[in-house]
Amino acid sequence: MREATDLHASLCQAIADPTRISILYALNEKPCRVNELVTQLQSPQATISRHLKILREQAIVETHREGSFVTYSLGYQRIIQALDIMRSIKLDIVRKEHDLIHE
Amino acid sequence: MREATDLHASLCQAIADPTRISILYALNEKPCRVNELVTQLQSPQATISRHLKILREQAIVETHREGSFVTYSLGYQRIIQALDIMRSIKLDIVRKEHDLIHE
DNA sequence: CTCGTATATGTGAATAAACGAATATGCGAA
DNA sequence: TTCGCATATTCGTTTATTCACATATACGAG
Repeated sequence: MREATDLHASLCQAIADPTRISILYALNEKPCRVNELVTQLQSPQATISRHLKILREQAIVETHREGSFVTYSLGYQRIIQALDIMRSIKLDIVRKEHDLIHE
Repeated sequence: MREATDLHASLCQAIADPTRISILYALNEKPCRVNELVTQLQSPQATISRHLKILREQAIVETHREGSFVTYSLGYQRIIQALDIMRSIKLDIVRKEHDLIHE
């Protein structure tokens, strides 16, 4: 099952970046144009576009063109569930470390 | 929230590798010694140890020493839930691509 | 202590990811 | 067509990641 696991990992890899995580959470609030993401995340437009491309290639996000605007939206809402689980785990870990230090 | 997102991403990064995904699923079946993982995943011992170190640093796995043996186990079972969600998403994506080609 | 097994790590090479800056494309308006 | 805005891509560089190989450490047996 090496092959399936590689595919699995490629999806995980695609969400393993702080900018892309922020994009996904923003899109979870509502579909956004590239511009909105740029101002919301305060990153250069080229950076946002590059990260969007990676998400597009993994088919995690969908695009919809209207004139010169491109609106991005989540292709699979449950990617947010996965991210939320990870975030809660990380929170537990950080809390545990904190408790150990202040015990 | 840049900082929190970075932590979030570091956890995602830790599971974004095929070998580490295989290790996590193996540990989900039962706690394993390094040796068992080596034979089960058919990777060099140094490789396995390296990946275990990454998982350890992120506190995703726990270790228990008995003599010269070290048994690894999952620190947070719900990491598997997150992985399962991603796997199901990837499956959907692959199926959709397949359907498009053979339509 | 010495030996053998189990596990961990250092090092260097190969590969991949990320970024900034510049440039290119796509599209509507005039 | 030309201009200007929205978005995408290329290039060169820097930084991370991964691996194989060798070596190091930790521990129990004897």
